[in-house]
Amino acid sequence: MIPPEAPRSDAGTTPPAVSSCPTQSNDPQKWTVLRKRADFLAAARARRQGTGSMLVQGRDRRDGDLAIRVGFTCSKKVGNAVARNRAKRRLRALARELLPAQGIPGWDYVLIGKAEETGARPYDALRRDLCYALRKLAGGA
RNA sequence: GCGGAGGGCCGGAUGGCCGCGGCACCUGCAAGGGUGACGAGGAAAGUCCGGACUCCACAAGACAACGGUGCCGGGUAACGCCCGGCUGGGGCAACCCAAGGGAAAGCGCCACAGAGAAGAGACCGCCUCGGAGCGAUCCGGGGUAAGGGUGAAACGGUGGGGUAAGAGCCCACCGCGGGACGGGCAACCGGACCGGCACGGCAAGCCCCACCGGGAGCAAUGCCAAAUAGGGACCGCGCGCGGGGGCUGGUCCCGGACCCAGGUCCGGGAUACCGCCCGCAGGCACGUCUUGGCCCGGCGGUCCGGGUUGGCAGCUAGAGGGGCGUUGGCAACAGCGUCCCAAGAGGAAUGGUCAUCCAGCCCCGGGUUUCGGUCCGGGGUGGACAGAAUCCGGCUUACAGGCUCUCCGCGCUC
Repeated sequence: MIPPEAPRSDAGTTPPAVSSCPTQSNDPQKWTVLRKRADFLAAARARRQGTGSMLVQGRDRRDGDLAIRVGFTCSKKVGNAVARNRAKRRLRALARELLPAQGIPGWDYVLIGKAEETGARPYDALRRDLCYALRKLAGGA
């Protein structure tokens, strides 16, 4: 639940992230996982942004709660259970890394995996994709 | 060394950085925080069998129907599984394969080809008699089923005798049928002797026989909370009398708008009835001289409609698994002793990422060579099938590559 603390990204073995994609966050608000079907349906009716490796849906809840919530979905198009689980786990890792800093407080996000790409694309590229999608969603709001 | 048969096992490793899940302990009023060990597979898969466990149904058992199983014996909680054996078939062999009960209970079917396909049959033939013709040969009657031909299958096979030609017509052996007796728990095996041959195949077409099976499933099932909502309609019992009033109620009437329906809403009007107000009567407890206070309408049943989501339990220690020893058994397996191991998620944890290495594969250079390889150096690529979902026992299917044991055949060497 704690975001990666220091700007450690340029030190050690982790390759530097893209410059427009900061991973640290100054105001650590909590983020939780979506579990209710209704939340998923609500997000699906809201704004969306596709990228090469994923589809991102975002919704301003307008309920006064500043928590960021996020859900993950991979349909059978992504592959068998092993492939779907792997895609979800990569999305989850991405969300943990980027959402606290890049997401808008009070919003719900749903990350949807794509066949082939989500499981196979290099992690850096995934990171860029999510940043791009979040920027577009925020810009349109 | 080459080729083959049957098992067993593994199915990437190590280390940074960042995470997740329930559990235990510590800490905190709490929210939370900290520490610790643990946390996917041989198939977790397909959901094909067998159970455990729940709920429903029935309660003696059974019949019928439907479904399943099907050589014999054993193992097991049980099985369609496993082990051992038998029979038939394949292979030089190790070994493999088989829905492998009943075809003299009955029905049905046996395509094509063929003359004939179940008490069948004569196409080409073979033999004989009669007739015609100089003759080759032809025509007609009869006998026959050895040979040819068809077929998955042609009513025994081979040899000999026999005959006009033939034929179990006769004989020997084989096959087939019956079978005293012997062996085996049994499937089955052996078989003296008898029979001159009768009884084709398909039961994975129906069927018969024996045995087994009540149905549905963890989205089972139980509890809690929230919401519809303190919803609507109808029935029964009960509802004391008189008066007043038309008020934000009910009811009724008129007009309008809406609802899946029950019905709802808005405007206007009416006031017999109900609520309301007043008086009297009645009841209750207190109080008690009068008087004052409170209650005065609900209770029971049937039906309709709406809602149909959260949370907790079930939920992981049980016919548990594994190692070693031991006893019984050919074995499957069972008993005993001892030690070790044992995930519990719930939009679903068990990971994300980076580096180094190891198999494997490919390429380049060099050495060697019996031209199949092999050794050294360098580079690239790179990890099969697949994710617990109530839990066990099986089966089936998928699977890169690798390790290992036993056995068989051939070749070589001593």
